[in-house]
Amino acid sequence: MATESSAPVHRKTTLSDIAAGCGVSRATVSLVLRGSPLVNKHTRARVEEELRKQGYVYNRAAANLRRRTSSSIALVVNELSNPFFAEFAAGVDETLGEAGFVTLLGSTGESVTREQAVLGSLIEHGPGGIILSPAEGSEARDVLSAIGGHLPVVLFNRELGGRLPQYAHWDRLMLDNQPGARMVTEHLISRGHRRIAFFGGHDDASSTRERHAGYVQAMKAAGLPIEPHWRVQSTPTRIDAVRATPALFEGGSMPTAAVCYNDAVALGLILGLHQRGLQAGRDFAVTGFDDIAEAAMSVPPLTTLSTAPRARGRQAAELLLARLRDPQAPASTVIAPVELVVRESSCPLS
Amino acid sequence: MATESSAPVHRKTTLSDIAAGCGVSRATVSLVLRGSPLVNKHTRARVEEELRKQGYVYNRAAANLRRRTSSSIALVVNELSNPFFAEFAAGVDETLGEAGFVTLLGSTGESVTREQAVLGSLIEHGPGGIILSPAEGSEARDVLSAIGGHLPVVLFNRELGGRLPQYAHWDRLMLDNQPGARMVTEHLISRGHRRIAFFGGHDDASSTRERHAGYVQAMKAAGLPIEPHWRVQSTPTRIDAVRATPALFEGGSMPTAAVCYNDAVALGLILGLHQRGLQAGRDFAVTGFDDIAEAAMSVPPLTTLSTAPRARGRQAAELLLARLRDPQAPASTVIAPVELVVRESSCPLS
DNA sequence: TCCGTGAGTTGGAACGATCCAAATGTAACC
DNA sequence: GGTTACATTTGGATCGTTCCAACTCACGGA
Repeated sequence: MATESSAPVHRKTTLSDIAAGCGVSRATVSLVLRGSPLVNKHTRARVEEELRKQGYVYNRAAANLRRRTSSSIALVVNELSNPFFAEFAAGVDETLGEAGFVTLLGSTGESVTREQAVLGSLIEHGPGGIILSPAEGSEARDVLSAIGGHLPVVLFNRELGGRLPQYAHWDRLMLDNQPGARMVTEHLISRGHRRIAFFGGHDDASSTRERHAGYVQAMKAAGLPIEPHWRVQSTPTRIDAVRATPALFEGGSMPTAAVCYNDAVALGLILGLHQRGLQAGRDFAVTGFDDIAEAAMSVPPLTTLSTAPRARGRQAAELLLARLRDPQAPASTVIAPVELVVRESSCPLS
Repeated sequence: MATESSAPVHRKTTLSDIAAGCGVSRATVSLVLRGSPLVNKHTRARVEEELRKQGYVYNRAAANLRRRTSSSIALVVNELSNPFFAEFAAGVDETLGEAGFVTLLGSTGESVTREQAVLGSLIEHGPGGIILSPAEGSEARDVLSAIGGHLPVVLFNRELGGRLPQYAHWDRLMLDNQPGARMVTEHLISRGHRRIAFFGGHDDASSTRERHAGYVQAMKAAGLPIEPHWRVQSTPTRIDAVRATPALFEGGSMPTAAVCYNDAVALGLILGLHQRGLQAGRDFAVTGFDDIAEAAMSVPPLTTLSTAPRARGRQAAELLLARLRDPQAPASTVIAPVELVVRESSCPLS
C-alpha cells in the first residue's frame, strides 16, 4: 500500500449512459447485461443496440466490489524463464480463462523476500485465490501473513516450511518426487554405476528433500555407500549449476553419475562438465527431473522424469476452481505421477 | 453452544473497521495509508498499530474505482510455452512489478479468435494499458473494437493488419527483422550455399514478411535465383515445422540450407530433417531467429539472431509506463537491434 | 367494480475506497 | 479578548455496479 502508482483512465461509458441513452433505468440495463430472463425482449433488444452503439465496456471491478466476488486468480511462480514453470503457467492460464477468470501473474525469482512483496501486491487486487509455487525456504507463517486472511490457496511443487494453523486448509498439487528419484537412481544403478551423486537444489525445499530421499533409498536398497561430498547444493538454475559443478570432484572418490534436482540443473551440469573436459553421456551420466522441451534437444538428450507441466497447470487451476465451488470441502493433496524417459545422457558405466 | 469446526469465515476488514477501532474518521485512515504528511504522528502511530492488529488488506479495486485509475497492465502473448515469449513475459512482469503494477496475463495460441476473446475479457478488468504481441493475421480494426476506446497499447514483434485510425497512436517495439534476416542469409551465402530456402511462419504476419524480405534482398544482391517451392509456410511452432519439412524437398532443385522464421521453427526443421535421414549442421544448414536458451543447447547448436527477449520485455514495459506518464507524447516506434550468433547448425556447403 | 396475479421495471442504498470543502482546536499576535 | 493563522480532522458525496423491496400495468375472474 506504500507504493503509489496508477494510470489515468479515459472516461468510459457506463451503465447510466446506456440507461439514459434508451430511456430505461440502470437496473434494467444491468439485468440485460447479465442475461436475466426478467426483461422484456423488446427492451432487451433496444438496450443491446445501445450498448453496441456506445461501445460499452463492462466494469468488472465495480461489479466485484458490489457483489463481493472476484474474477481473478493470482499465479505466483518461481521463474518464468524456466520452461517448466512457463508451461505450467500456460496450463493454468488456459483453464482459468475458460472458467472466466483472469490470471494475475507474479514471479519470485526463488527469493523469499520477493515472494512476500509479490504476494502483498497481488493480494491488494483482490484475487479469488492463489496458486503458489513457493520459493525455496518459504515459510507457512510468512505466506499466511502476506495474504492476510482466508483466501483459497493451492500449493504446487513444494511444501512450505513451518506448520500451518489448522484453519488454513490449503490444497496441494505435488509431484511424485521420492519414487521418481528412486526410479531414476535405480536406472543408473542398472547401467552399472556405483558412485552416484545427487546434484543441485537446496535442502530447505521440500521437493529437494523428497527427491534426495528417493535417491538415498535406491542407493541403500542396492547396498551402495554414499559419500558426503556427492551431495552438492545449488540454486535450481542452470547458471548456478555450472558454478557448482567443480564441488562434485573435490572429494576423494569421484562419482561417475549424478541424479540432478531438475532439468535446469542437469543442463547446467552438462555445461559444467564440458568446461572440465568431460562429456556428459559418454564420460559421465546425468539425469534430470521435469522433462522440459529442451531436455529432448540437448547434447546429449537428457534422461529425465516427465512431469507434463502444462497438464499440471491445468490440474492446479482445476483444484482451485473446485475449492471456490465448495469452500468447505476437506483439503485435498494430489500427487501427480512422473514417468521415466530414458535418453542418451544416462550412458552405461564405461 | 458447541464450537463448530468450520473455517472462521470472517469479513475482510475495511477502512471503516480500522477507523472505528481507533476512534478516528475513515478519511484520516485513508490519509495514513497513503502516507500523507497531513496527519499527526501520534494519530498515525495509533492507526498503523490498528492496521497491523486487524490484519488490514488494502482494497485497490475500490480505490481505483473512486480515483478512476488503474494499477494493472494486460500482457497478451502468443504462446507462453515458446521460451521467447516466456522470457519476454518475465521481463515485462519484472519491470511492471517494480513500478507497482500487476500483470494480467493472456495467451492467444496464435489464434485471432482467441485473441479477441482474451482481449475482451482482460479489458473488463480495467487495465491501464496493453502490451500486445499480435497473433498472425490479427487486424487493427478488430483489436481496436475489442479494447473499445482509448487505451494505451504497445505492439510488440508484429504489426497489425489493416490501418489504424489516426487518433489511436500506439507505440511499437519491433525487432530489426529485415536487416537481421539479410545478415543471416549472407552468412549462409558466405559459407558457400547457393540454394537457400526460407522456412516457416505465415506471410500474413508482418514479422514474417520483413524477415522474408531480408532474405530476398540478400539473395538478389548475390545474384542468386529463388525457387517458389523454397518458401514453405507453417505456424511458427516446432510441431508444425516438423510437419511442413517435407514440402522443402518436393520441387526440382533441392535447397542445401534454410533461413527459418524463428528458433522454434528451426528446431522443428532439425527434427523434420532427422526424420528424413538428414543431419542438420552436416547435410543441411539451418538458421533461426530469437536465440532462445534452447538454441545454444540443441543438436547441433543453432546459428541464430539474438534478440534478448527478456530485455525486450523490460523495454516494452518501459514504453508503456512512459506512455502512461505522458499520454500526449507522439507515438514512438523502437526497433531493437539483433545480433548474429554463429553456431554449428550453419555448416559450410559440403 | 374490485381484487389478485404475474410480468416487467425501478429508485435508492449498498460495496470500500477517495475527494473536497468545511469544521475543529491551538497558539500567536495586536 | 478578539482575530488570524496554521495544523489536523471530518462528514458526505462519489466512482460503476448490484441488490432489494416496492411499484406499475394489463388482464382475467368473481
